Amino acid sequence: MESEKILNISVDCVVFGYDTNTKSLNVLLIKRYLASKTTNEVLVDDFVLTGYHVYKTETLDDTATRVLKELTGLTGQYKKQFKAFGDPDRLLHPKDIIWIENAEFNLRTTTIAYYFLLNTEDVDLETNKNDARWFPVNNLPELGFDHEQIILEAYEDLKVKCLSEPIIFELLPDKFTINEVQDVYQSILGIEIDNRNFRRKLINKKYIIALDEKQVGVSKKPAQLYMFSREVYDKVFQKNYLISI
Amino acid sequence: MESEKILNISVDCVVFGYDTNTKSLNVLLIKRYLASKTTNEVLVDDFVLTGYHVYKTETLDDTATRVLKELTGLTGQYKKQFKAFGDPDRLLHPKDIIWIENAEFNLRTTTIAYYFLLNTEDVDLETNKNDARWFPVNNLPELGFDHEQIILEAYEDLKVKCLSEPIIFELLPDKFTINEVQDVYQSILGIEIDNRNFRRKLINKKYIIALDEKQVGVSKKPAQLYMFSREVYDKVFQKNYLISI
DNA sequence: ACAAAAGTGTTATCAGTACACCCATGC
DNA sequence: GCATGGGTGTACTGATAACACTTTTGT
Repeated sequence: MESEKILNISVDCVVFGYDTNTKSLNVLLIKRYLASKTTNEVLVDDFVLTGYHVYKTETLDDTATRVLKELTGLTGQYKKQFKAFGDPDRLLHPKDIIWIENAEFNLRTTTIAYYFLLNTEDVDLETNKNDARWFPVNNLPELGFDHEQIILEAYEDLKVKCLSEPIIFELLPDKFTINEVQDVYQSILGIEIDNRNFRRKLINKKYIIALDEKQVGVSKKPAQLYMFSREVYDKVFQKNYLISI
Repeated sequence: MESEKILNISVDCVVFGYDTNTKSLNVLLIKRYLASKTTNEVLVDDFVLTGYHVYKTETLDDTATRVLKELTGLTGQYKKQFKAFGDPDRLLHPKDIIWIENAEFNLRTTTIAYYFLLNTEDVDLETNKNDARWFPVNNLPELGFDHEQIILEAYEDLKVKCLSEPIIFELLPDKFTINEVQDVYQSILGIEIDNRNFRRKLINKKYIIALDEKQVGVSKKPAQLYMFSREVYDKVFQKNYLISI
């Protein structure tokens, strides 16, 4: 039995997926297409974030988790509520109004935006019914509603947060190489990092654990694999109160 | 003419005020009191944050600004939307249900929480109609709804943010001494800071500008006054991409 | 003259930065 | 044997941290 929807509150999810091969930070988007039944004119043809109404009996976090699960089948991924968007005109572009005519939600809907972090390989888009596709965050297609703004603000939050919290590992497979970590930082932040300094820094962390394994199936020298230990991190981590203004 | 309210969406404001004299970070709270008309039994007697419904024609930021203005008369203070709270049971404690019976809002209301930063001297509580009072954030009274949680999460956000953004000055008068800045940091973070190191660090910042003024009316050596220049800060500031995980 | 807080310098340590070449592997 | 990316060491520089006494003012 389905709980009742709250018609003016939704959750939208910015699903960030890092592609280890192309070294690209991507966003998962859904196709939005509508043509006139009479003239065949294309009325709406763009992409949107995945989202849904909040049900009356669930928390906002529950909604986000549910939306991600329906889209990707995944649960337990890193998730962060980062901002609410509630401008009165956020859904009032002409094509959005046309689109909403066919949907049962309010023109004045406030959305609570979340972002998720995962690796693109965790998601199987073939079996996906929603026509979802990955787009590089630096090369987004035309987007509906205010979703471009939502994505950009999520990206800003991610850039800041990845400097002070160990969330970078959420974007990689469980076993990764040091250079892969460096690549993720470089992609996200758009900077170049010195490999020797980065290696030293990372390998010295107690929560970056060298495994008894190397890469397999690569046509070059196979790299050492590491894992991130959340447990050790929580134990070792201590706040520093460095004021850097 | 008043715009229509959205009955299930509100904005709640955590108004942080720093008291330079007591060196205490305070929160502005409103008395909530209700006694039974028949038995005189006290039904509700606690404090809550100030908040209000979002009007259909305003943005969430507008609502927050309006709420602060009605409470304090102030505009243009530092404001930050930091989280949405929407648990289905967030207003369902027995005393909250009693309270809501007399108000026209939904039992399933989602609130967008903001915090404001100012100096307690900016606010005149005498002329205030709401029976508002300052409470130290480390010594809060009994609170209604989920407002204790909201305050604590705002405080956490503030603690993190004051380390990397120059928002500390929002809590002080326009002209301040170096030791006052140190006191604010110590109050907020609950730490001790070495005065000599702190002075040197702050005075070396180009956007901390020494004025041709000293304190007046103090019964001790009057201290040099400084101001913070947002303009210089914006010009001088450059992102650093220091990864500190 | 006394109380109270303002203001001041030096040294040691640590972390970050810059920089170029050899090595191991798969093909 | 060669192409590819993996992996390594050192010296410099700048920021932070630890630490105690003198100065200025008002009363």
